[in-house]
Amino acid sequence: MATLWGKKRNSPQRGREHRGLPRVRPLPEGFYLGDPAAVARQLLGKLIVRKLDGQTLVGRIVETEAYLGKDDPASHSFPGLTARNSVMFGPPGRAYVYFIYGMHYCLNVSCEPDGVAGGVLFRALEPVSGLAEMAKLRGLPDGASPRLLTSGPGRLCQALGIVREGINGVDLTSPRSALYIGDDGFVPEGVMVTPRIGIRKASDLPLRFLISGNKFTSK
DNA sequence: GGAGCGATGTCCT
DNA sequence: GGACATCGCTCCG
Repeated sequence: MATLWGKKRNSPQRGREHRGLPRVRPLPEGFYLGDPAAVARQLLGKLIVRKLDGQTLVGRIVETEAYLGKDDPASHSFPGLTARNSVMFGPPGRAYVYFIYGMHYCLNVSCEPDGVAGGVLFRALEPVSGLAEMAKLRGLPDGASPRLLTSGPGRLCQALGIVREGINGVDLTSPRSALYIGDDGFVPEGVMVTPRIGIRKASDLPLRFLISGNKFTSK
């Protein structure tokens, strides 16, 4: 049994179970319509589902950061629309993947209505299933500490086989996508808010959200 | 276990 | 040409 840093809503409930596992409902586009801070907070506890080479990799979101469009110098969308950041300006619920420091990818989901920039960066997941494959993708020995798999924005992309090609712009609200986000009813018991990390500009704003006490958050 | 630092590609000035 | 929403390795305590 995986460690659960929270509790189930409405559980157990007949009809929601599937082969002993809670049913996962994709989050609709409307979920991402709000401002990035609200969406970042609400994404805690949700599941990221990655279908890759016939396998399904799943991680629970335990750490997020909000990046506003206008008035946020730290956001990629701050300088205005470019080829690189165009997904942030598009419809909500799409994957924005960018390449950073010459070797790492980072995954975001777009927020706000079409035409308005904003997004949420995924900073850490708690691995739920497919741990052996995640370790392989990370180049770690099978049985390596699960904390090394998805604790960090670059790590989680590597563990889920996320690159720009083929993933950037993907619709995260559709279970037919190779990558989508779902809700299994899990509700975090406590949430912490801190300033964002790893950035130089606007590093004082409290826009980083974590599940309190979770062991899989980043440093 | 923590501070320091090098690796490395892409985007925008 | 410089900055960069990172990571993992060293070296030191």
